[in-house]
Amino acid sequence: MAEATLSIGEVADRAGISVSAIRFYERRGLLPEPERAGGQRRYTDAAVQRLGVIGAAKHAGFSLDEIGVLLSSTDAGAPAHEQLRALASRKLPEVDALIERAQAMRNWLFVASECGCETLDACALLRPS
Amino acid sequence: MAEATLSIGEVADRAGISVSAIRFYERRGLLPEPERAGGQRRYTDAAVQRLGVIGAAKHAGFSLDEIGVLLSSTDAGAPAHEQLRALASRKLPEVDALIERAQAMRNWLFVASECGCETLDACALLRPS
DNA sequence: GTTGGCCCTGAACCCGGGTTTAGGTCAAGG
DNA sequence: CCTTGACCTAAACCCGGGTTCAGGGCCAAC
Repeated sequence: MAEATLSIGEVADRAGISVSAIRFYERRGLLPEPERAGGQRRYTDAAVQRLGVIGAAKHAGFSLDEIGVLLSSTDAGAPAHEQLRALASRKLPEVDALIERAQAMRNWLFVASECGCETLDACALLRPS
Repeated sequence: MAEATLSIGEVADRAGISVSAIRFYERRGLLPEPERAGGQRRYTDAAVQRLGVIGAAKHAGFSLDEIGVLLSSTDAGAPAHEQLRALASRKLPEVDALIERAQAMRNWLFVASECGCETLDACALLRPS
């Protein structure tokens, strides 16, 4: 892989993220401290790559702390899938609950549009189920 | 309806919410200011009722501000369903997107448990899609 | 008559996930 | 030479949704 040395701004552009977020992730330990040239951070493509991984994991609903755990085990050379499986089994019920609630809400929004109730307090739809 | 006058603590217990949250909702305008007896808030069952409504709406994914809009239109005697429909059509796409991402994540979590990859960075599952 | 329990207030604090700001360094270009 | 733009740092700030704290009141029971 090319040793392309990118500035933080270039990395930000490629990863579609803000410069401040990159520095923030670095402080959080999600991103290894890069080399510096004259005080300025110099990245390789691996950093862009990892930002993609972080983005995907975030998108998948992991918190930054959880992502940190995963990545640090990766960095330590530990097999990722062990951590991943542990995290997955912890997260699955949460996600299921989230989906259930979201779908309930979706239904509710549909029905609600049809509900001719005059006041919310009187609306049967909002009765605490 | 019974004029049961409840203390804030009793309301909190019945609504399954904390006392501080009730005062917080009141400051936010979600809960009308109740009468007072010797400086202390006195509620009727309607307050418990409304806290249930708020809880349901929160549960359904509305922010406190959105709930405030709905309730204030209710309080103003305006028909609730107009506001509701407007809010619903604004929220529906959001909810759909949420569900879609959540389901993607759910799949991902399943597959991830099976993925034998050694490092996260190398895990094909985490390639930014 | 003081102890205990619940209530009151405003203000400060917490978390997550960043962004913004103030003040400083450096290289390139007109 | 001096301005412009990208970078650096630490620290402050933002939002949402509350919780906690400090300091005080009021009433009933012992």
